[in-house]
Amino acid sequence: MKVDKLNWQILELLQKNARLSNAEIGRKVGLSSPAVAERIRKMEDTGLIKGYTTSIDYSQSGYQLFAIITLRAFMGKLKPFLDTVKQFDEVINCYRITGNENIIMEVVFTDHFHLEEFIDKMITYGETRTHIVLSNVVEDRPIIKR
Amino acid sequence: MKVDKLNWQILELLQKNARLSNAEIGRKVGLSSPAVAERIRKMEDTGLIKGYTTSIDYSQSGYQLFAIITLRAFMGKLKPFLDTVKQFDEVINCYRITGNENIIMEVVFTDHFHLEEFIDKMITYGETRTHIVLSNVVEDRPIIKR
DNA sequence: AATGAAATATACTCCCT
DNA sequence: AGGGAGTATATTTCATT
Repeated sequence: MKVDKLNWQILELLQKNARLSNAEIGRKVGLSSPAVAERIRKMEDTGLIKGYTTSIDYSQSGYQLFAIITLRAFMGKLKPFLDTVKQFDEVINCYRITGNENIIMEVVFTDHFHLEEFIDKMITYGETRTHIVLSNVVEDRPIIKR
Repeated sequence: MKVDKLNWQILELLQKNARLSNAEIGRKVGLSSPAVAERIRKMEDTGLIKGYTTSIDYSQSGYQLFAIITLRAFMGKLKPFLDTVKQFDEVINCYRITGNENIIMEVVFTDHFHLEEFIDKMITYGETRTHIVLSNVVEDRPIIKR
């Protein structure tokens, strides 16, 4: 599956603003809107485009704390963790990783009581390390052609 | 700035699919499309909605490696790093964090040569730790009301 | 794989409540 | 803050190249 130049242009525009109309995209890349629609549909079908999301300001939505939490699972506890992590609403992203820790998560909290509560829940699964996010230096940078 | 129930419904829909039309959102939450448009406009204006992005399958777009890299900056090297990190196309997200490390980054690479090249560039700024992402257990979970 | 045209659907603006 | 009407624009489908 290779991505041609036009699709890269479309992807770049969509990454910067997913709510652009097909017609507007077409104007910028030099295609008619049905052509844009067709190309986007195909990229959705192959899974190259996974979805369209909206980024929300955590603090304005009542989540004052944003943290990166690593987990080093206890013997036999990784599987149970993986099976239940989807149920924790606070976890925005969760990756399995190589290295000393097995898991890294991006998690939102209303306050430090909420954070404490979450860490307590993690104790059954393994050893955690919590990093409070102070600021977002680079945020959702669009992927470009390489 | 408080978010009422209708706006939470709209936000939830938009987080799941940013390309939903206002009319479609209106049907689901019981509002007319101008009312939806107006509410969305206000949430954009206050910054609660930060933007609309498209998630792309990294491997299909030619980036076979996805890594989480932490940086523990050398004395006096954090500032120079923060000033230049925006120029590295590979860095999708970069956070300043508390703890032993100062920085945590999500980075995409075409292959392990590309990764090596990046780590070499980081050496001037500090000590890095690289975690290859094996899988994405939870991905871009929508924020919900708490 | 893209265009142009026709039909349908949506968005936008304005006024009214 | 939301509804409704009218206009402009967008999307979708299809025939054509």
